[in-house]
Amino acid sequence: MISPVRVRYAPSPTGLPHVGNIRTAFFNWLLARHTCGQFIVRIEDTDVARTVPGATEGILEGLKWLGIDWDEGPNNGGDFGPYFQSQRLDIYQKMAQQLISQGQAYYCHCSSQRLEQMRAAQIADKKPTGYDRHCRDAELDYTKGAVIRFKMPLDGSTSFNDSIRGKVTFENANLDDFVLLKSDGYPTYHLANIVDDNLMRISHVLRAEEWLSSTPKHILLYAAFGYPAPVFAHLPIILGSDRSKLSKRHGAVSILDYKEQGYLPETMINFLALLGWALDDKSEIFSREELIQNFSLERISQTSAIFNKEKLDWMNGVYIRKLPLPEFARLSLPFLENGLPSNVKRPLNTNYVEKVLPLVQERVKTLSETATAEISGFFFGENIEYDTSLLIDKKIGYQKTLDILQIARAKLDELETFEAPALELLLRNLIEEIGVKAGQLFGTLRTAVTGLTATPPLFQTMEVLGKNISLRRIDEAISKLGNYLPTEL
RNA sequence: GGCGCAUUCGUCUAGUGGCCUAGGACACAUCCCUCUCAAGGAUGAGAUCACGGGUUCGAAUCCCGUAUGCGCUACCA
Repeated sequence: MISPVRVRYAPSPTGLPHVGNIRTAFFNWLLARHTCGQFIVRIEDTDVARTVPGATEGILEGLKWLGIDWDEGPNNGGDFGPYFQSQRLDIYQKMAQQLISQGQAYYCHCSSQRLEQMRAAQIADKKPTGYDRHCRDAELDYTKGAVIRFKMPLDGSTSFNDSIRGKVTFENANLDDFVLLKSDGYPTYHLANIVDDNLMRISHVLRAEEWLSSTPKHILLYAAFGYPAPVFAHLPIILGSDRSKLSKRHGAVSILDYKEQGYLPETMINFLALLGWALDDKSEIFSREELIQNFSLERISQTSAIFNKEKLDWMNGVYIRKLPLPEFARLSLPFLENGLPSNVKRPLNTNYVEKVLPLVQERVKTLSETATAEISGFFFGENIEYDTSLLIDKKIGYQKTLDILQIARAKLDELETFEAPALELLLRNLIEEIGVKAGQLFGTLRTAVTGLTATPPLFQTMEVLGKNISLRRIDEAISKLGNYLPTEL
């Protein structure tokens, strides 16, 4: 076991809680829990224009849903909330000033038009883009609209040892004098991130691979401030099915979408953990505790992973089947309330729901599926609709189907205890008597009673439906058959 | 264009010089179970380990090159 780490999740509130982003949060959290360290959430709301209202709430909701809790933060009325960089602007401004007085940063008066022209010219000349250091040695004072830029070393190289990728080196000459403090007084990511990681004594920075290229800037900033640099680990990116970065056009991308679609949090953390991390050559299903116990930086992979929805569905099925019935019922109820057709009587009878659910539990991959017509519609709807021809077994034909349905109906009517074992005994005896195969009678009864050809086992289904509804539906089937004018007889 | 990272079945991956004629999982196929479906069980198909050179008695594993993919290249994060 390694010594306790202090890690953070630092999202910017610019949109939905993206699964890739949440995976980063989860890896940080796992490392903290594995080492008995601390996990901090810091909202990096330094881009005023891109901040979207409600985004922070969505991110926090996603974390809570997955059981990712944080260990500290400013007091927020009893509860501690995450840190917000927008509330710490004075700190960043002071630190940027410090760099200026140290001669490691400078005011830049270049207008955005000039920068655009410069960039356009560089692209036209097929030269590397980057700030041309126009203001670097001018020793300009602050004026309205100025930014503060970092004075990059002009030569030499910067290396660091990434925990996942090993030694990575960049030539300083390829790095430009990036902005530290924007003209609106807000810091850029680079400044705020380094200042806060140091102030919050972050020991390990686990972030997405897209940050790898800017890490030398951060290393140099740490050095300029005289801060010790943390350990860096750049996580592989999660891709969509076409190998591009996972985005909305690949389907659900927000962790909350998965919640709404009826995926379990246990599934999501297990699945996300396996996107870029593996314990060995056989383990697939991990509980939260097992993940905490076994997680390690060494076993994170270097290659980006494609988000495989089929495997997610399979895994969610595994977790749904593991659920104790009361728990499955509690979780399914809201999906049934929302998903069943509007003509189904509300509120649902929980007693009845608990009888239906055991029959659907091993057949669904998501909780929302429990409310679909194919899975449970016939248990809840008053009327079922189906094509009359589905009742007729091809082998025995129209007339005989009608006959056996009528015989079965009469026998079932006599049955006192309408329960699965009794139903099975009665119907199995019946097929002996009339000399048809099990599948023939049961198949016809199945469509009569459910309107479907694929359902949970017939006897249990009839027991749950009850004698009244079962017989009424068989009667309806008989009359449908009576009115049926087969095209070929 | 420049810089960086990566490259094992369709997908997620195991593999850190000999246990690899490359293992597991999802998906797929066949069979078993069986009243249908699902679940479960069994079996199978599927990867010349991106390609080309080295190093070595021996390489998926080490080195070099090429190709391809991805990322960064903003007063975004």
